[in-house]
Amino acid sequence: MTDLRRGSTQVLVLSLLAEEPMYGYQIAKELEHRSEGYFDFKEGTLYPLLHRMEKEGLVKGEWQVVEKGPSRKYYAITPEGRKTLEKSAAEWTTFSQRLLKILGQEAEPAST
Amino acid sequence: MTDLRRGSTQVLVLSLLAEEPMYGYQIAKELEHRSEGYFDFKEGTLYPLLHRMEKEGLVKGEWQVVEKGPSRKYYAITPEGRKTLEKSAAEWTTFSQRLLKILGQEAEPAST
DNA sequence: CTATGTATATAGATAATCTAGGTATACAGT
DNA sequence: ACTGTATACCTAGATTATCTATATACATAG
Repeated sequence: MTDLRRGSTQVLVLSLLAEEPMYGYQIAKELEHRSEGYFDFKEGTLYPLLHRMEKEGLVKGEWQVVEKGPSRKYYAITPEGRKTLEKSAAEWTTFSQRLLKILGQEAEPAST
Repeated sequence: MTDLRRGSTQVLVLSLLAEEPMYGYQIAKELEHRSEGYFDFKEGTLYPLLHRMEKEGLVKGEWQVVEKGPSRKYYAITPEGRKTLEKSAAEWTTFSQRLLKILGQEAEPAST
């Protein structure tokens, strides 16, 4: 399953952050919930990704102290992040369509 | 674009070989043609993949001498390859649907 | 004799992800 | 007091599909 998802992590994270700022743990839980358990982000994937995205200017992190429990680092999407999201979402859509076409999932009525 | 396609190469190759045996160069050209240039397999990807798939028993290669030009190694899909193809195609379909759902490509009518 | 197309092959680099570990707080159960 | 579970962050090292670049070899066109 790993290579299936390869490269999709970033666009998924960006799509969530486009709605509202979230912290890492929340992102993982939210994606798991929305996909009914299908997407299951590992910490070793998610946190380095968030750091990389921040370094690239796609998101901006900000620590927030919580009364009870560990502090959270909230990430907000930047204008550049939105641009990247739009572009990536379009690319993934094209890719999916191309792939499914080749795989014959187009559901053309069977000939003969 | 590299990580977009990651892992999809095998299922694409298998889907072609499910139709008829083909040789490496032919597979590359055929996929490029069917996708109108979208899929563009590199040699460094395709040949090692074919060797790996043969080692795993998904395909079986056979050299054929051609009157004019270099010999060709034709690959035929095995029963096990067909099983893998079915499973992989289903996985990719699920993945695509899940991804597009999260990305909001579902085209639900805007609320409000 | 050089370039292009056909056809296969491999060595080395790249990079996203996973595994497996770590730190720390809060709370429930024993 | 101790243990486990949930929350919340972090990173080092290994894995592996893919790409770049290079090599060999035959056929044909210029």
